[in-house]
Amino acid sequence: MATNTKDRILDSAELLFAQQGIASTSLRAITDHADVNLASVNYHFQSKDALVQAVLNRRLNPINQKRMELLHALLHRPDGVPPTVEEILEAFYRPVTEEAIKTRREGRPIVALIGRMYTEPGELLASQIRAMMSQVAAGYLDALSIALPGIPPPILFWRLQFSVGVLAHTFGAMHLIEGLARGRVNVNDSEDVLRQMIAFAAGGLRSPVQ
Amino acid sequence: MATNTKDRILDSAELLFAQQGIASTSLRAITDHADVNLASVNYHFQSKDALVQAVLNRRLNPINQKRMELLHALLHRPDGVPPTVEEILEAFYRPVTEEAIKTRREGRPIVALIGRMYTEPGELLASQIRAMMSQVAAGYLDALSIALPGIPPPILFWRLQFSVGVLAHTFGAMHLIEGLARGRVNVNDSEDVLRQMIAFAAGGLRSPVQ
DNA sequence: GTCTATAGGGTGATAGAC
DNA sequence: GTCTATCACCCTATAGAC
Repeated sequence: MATNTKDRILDSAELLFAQQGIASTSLRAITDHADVNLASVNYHFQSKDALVQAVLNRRLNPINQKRMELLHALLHRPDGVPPTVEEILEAFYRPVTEEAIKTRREGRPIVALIGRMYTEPGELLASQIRAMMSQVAAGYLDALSIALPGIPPPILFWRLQFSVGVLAHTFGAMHLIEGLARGRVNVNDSEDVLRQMIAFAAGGLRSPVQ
Repeated sequence: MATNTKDRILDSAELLFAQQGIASTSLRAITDHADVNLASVNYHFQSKDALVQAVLNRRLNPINQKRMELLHALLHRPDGVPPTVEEILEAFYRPVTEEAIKTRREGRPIVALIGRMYTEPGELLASQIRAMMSQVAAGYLDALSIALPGIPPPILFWRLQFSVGVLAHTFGAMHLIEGLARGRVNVNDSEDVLRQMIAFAAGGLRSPVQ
């Protein structure tokens, strides 16, 4: 556990948001779990909304930065070879998947929060997600249009959104998928999950346009 | 608007759950919107949890029944021709998509609730979804294993979940997708959305297994 | 920076009259 | 079946002492 109050609040908020959802997690539950005073949340952050924003930024900004770095590296290789669809998808999926492994190892299953954020209601949240994702989405759309010159842009736009859906649902509904699997697959084998997601989305992106 | 109290409560609850989420919709907001008395919610239903369950059952049971009918018709055609992957996907996607069109025409954009339910937190909700979906998932998994004999069962299981993710994200994050699209696609053209989802998921399901 | 105390309001659920 | 009134509790946010 972190030693300073601000980080303790962020850690506890993140965990409880992931377990119970944002709306049904009270500031009291957060400060109790973090073992800090209730008023400290309003001192370090100004409101619950601002706390939500800080929790998401802390986790997603590094992920999105990593995504952009990986994409840039793919597009500017010394040998000039253009990236494959699979390589682009891996650059998009891997940073989240690695965060999932790392946080689960630390006993902090926060992936559900990342998977759920696209669909959590609330206009403030939606505009924040839009702001964080629009640049990333534009970059990946450009890269995919190079790797898949035969797919018309509007169709490629849809298929990128569907690829995001594959990721969001896999992490957001992991507990449900685990229940339906009845041991047929190991949802904790993150490298396998990553491989399955990439193969599926690559097939979807390449699907013939009728 | 319905004339009897019970249906008025269900209608209002469904709409507000879709707009604001389940946790942040109070019984008072529901009864105010439905223009009925607060106590009537505890008379007709016993608790907020039971109301949530009733709202989801009313909308999802017909959808899942239709899915099973369509699947059964595909598997028992007079000519005995086995269904294609696209036909199986259409049987799964179309009942939800048609409900989306119908309810939007009635000014009741409740698709977001259907798209979101897989990832809304809460053990009670999760067990209900699992109960409703396990039979449907099993039926579609069987059908897909006939249409795609070359795909090993565990991989097919993952790919069915990814296909659910495509649907759930498209409807659950439609407002976000619309914002990112900036006019490049028309999210209200439901037949086009359906066609795009089917083409993507079919490509994903057929993707080569390495 | 951190605490206590509290303002001011919302919450689900129920008892009991009609 | 429908109402009013109310219980017992939870909520976010802040004022003001230390």
